[in-house]
Amino acid sequence: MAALTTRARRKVDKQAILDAAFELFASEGEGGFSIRKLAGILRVDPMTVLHHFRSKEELLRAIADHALQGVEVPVATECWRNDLKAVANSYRSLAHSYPRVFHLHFRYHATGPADHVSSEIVYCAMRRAGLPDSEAAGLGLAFYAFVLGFALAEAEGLLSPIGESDEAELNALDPVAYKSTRALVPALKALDPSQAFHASVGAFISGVAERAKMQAPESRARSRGGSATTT
Amino acid sequence: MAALTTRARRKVDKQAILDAAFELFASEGEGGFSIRKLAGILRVDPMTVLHHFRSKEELLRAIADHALQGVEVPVATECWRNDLKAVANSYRSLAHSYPRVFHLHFRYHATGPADHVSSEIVYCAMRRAGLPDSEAAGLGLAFYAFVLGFALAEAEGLLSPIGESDEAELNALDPVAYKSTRALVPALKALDPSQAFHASVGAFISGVAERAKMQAPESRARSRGGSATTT
DNA sequence: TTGACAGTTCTACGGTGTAGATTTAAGTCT
DNA sequence: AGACTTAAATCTACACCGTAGAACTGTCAA
Repeated sequence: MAALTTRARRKVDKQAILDAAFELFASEGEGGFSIRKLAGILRVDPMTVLHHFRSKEELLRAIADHALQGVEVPVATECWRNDLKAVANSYRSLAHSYPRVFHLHFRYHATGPADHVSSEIVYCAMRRAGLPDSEAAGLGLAFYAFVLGFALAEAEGLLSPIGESDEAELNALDPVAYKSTRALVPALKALDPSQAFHASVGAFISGVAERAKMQAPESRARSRGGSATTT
Repeated sequence: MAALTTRARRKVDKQAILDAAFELFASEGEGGFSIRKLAGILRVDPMTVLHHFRSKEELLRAIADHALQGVEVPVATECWRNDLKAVANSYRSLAHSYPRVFHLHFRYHATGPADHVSSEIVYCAMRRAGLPDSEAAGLGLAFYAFVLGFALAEAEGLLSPIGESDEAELNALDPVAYKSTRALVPALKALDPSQAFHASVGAFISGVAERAKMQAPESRARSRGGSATTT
């Protein structure tokens, strides 16, 4: 008689859960994501999910990692500038693909196999640019932070062209105190995030090159042990 | 008769709620923050909080704005490079003050009075650098995104020097495929985020200057609209 | 058949945000 | 003073959440 109350048992493997979880999270965002909802989609008891992932947090980490799988890993070329641009583009396109997932990479320090490949390219580029090791590490990470930050800002809608109401607000500002802001209103309306991205990545890169040049005016690679001449 | 069950009524004004909410959020982080907990601290019914703030989201927005109040607004000087550095430093120090609150500025597009001041400085600097208006807007926002991204990464602990276990992990990588990564392990152990920040902000700025120079090789101010000689 | 066992489900608990009705306290006006 | 108004604080209730622990079910080995 128990048969009446027991539902048909469904089997799911970890991967199927993760796939469904990722899809739900990517489409509904964090607010619309819950274990119970996910279980409902999979037609499974909520506790089944927690049998495969010890906690919700672990599941979210897996979602973040899953997104990283999708990043097309760039390959090193002979031009370190292009290598940096390639890494930058690959992370930005990741953010474009899954804008609602992207912020998880900040919360959990999402790192995966692809990440090591990318950071190797970045570090290698910094050294090829001529930076001493002591700076290559910091500037490499800063480059990362820049790219991720830009991508996140874009994903969260902070870099969209301003709309009618924003325009009105800016035009209500004091014309002399906010002279430049008001002068740029047309440019802000026509803002092209891609253009801004490429321009700023380019600026960062050329700034790195310049810094490397100043670091070692004539001899370009004398010590490589890690010792830095001028810090 | 009813007096037995009714507790002493406590009055709270909006500001007191916000202050307590901010303190709780700043110290416990988002996970440890709830309306009910906040109400418990204030010795008040949870619904009282919601009488002053229509929803939890509105309260979180207020918390984000409250943090922005604390940013010391930089003032424009005669050197646009230093102005940019000042803005960068002020946001980074904000992230340092309230690392657990900082990410809210991305989720809600936190903007306040201080924000307009800062962005005016940034936009003005970009124009003084010699960029055309069409680029000043994008690069200004990109500069913002860079600074905020770096600050967020730092606040979330992504830029801390690596520890023992990370070191072991990196040293387990293939020595030829990950040559640069492994070479930088010592530098990553001794990483100084502040130094990385200043170096990368400097790089960005000099990249912007260079870009502006290439943009207008000889004539520096021909368009009339905003007249951006050197202001 | 029996047993073991991994995977699924059930039940229950303490937590969450908040809608709606209710009570209270402080004014304000006769 | 008493009556009326009204904003603020509270009570009650609901639907949802993550998850601990016990119970169940199907599968394979002995």
